[in-house]
Amino acid sequence: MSQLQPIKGTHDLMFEDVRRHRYVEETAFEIARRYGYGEIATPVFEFTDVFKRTLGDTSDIVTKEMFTFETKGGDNITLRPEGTAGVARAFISEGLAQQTPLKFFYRGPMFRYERPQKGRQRQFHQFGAELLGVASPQADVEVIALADHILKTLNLTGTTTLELNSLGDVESRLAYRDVLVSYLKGHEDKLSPDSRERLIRNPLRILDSKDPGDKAIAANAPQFTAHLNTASQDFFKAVQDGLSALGIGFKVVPALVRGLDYYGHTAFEFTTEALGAQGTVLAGGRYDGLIKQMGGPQTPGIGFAAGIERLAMLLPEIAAEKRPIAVIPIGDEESKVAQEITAKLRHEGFTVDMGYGGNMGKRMTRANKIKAVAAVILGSDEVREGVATVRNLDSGEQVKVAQADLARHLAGHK
RNA sequence: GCGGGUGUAGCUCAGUUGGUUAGAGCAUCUGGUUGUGGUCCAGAGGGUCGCGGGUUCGAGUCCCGUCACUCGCCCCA
Repeated sequence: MSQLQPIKGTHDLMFEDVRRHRYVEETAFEIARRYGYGEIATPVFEFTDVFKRTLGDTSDIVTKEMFTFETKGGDNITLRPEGTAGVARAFISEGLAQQTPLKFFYRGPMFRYERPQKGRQRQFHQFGAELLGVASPQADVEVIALADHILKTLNLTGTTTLELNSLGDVESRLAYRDVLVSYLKGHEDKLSPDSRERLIRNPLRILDSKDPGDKAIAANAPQFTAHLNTASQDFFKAVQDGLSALGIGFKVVPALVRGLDYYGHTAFEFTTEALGAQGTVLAGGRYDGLIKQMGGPQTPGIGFAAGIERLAMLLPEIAAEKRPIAVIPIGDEESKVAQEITAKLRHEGFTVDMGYGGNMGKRMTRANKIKAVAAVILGSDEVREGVATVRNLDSGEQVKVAQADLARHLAGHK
């Protein structure tokens, strides 16, 4: 076992892992484009303040999970723990308020200083979408439809469930919070220590506690949906009706809440049973207060983020990589011809690998290892005659083909 | 930050109640003569048993510590 190890919670991705990773990203981006989303790539680090202001001083992410450090110039910066804050900051920095509605798609690494476990790394990857400047519930429906569409395309709708809830507008949320806290205070002695702490910092979180005792108390708690004001109720209903009209199935889960402070109204999550404790695969919601809270003009927004590693783990199977053609020269003089032929075939669109040395047996072994469909063999005889021996590596059949006809002959393997 | 599990060859693992030179499969390399792989056969290389200490005549095996990985709690995607 080597002494050199990657930093805790980080991984070297290669071969199949990277392919699955990319497949998730590309698929998501491809669908997002159809919905009119354009990619935005914000920096992986920001001033620490950007996250503190958006995520709230009391959230766990800010209080204990950020990679924060000081630069040589004395700036306090943080590796982004999530993507929305950066997009919101860019929206303000670039003065984009005049151009709404705006649809952004992003992808890339995120960093959280947590204890790693299944489906949870310190450097992980997300893709996400943000729709800025639309207050109507139509936006919520479209964003959820996009998420659903992506998961459908990834063939994951069978393994995931859409959970939906409304956190209401600010008025409803504050009112409900009071009702909930006074109910929970009545049971404070029976709450878990964690939840007693949450009672002060984030009482809504107690609703989705995993502690059995908490669950029993939460089950009888006053329901959020019953405390929404009329406007919030109408909004929630419009979202539900819109989803139903599109044939998107969902489950209303009153206990579904958010850890981040800027969410209101619609909250949604696609969850799975297949990943152990880290069941959330894609989550999002509406954040109408965020831009203003950061110092920009009042701008409604809604978006989601998805964990690429988690999705990649769920992925059933992806199409095999394209099989290359192996060009195998025998001898120095032949190598020159082989190099030309290789270059030509590549420019014609073929995937071609040429051995780097060794005798013919070695090169054949390599051709086999890289799963080549065919070997193009160039010995002295072939070069003299201006032909190549093409061996089908599955059947073992060999034919001589004029070098000028190679592209046509191999066309099926493009 | 808290709890459980696991660390033996490049990979996946075996290693009996502590007992000589620590094993297997896969992978790698060589050979089975010339310009033919994948199959088959023969052989080879590769391990300070995570690290440090302790118990013992003797430790991969028992004890303590430490580090790493892993699963769960917390939190989240």
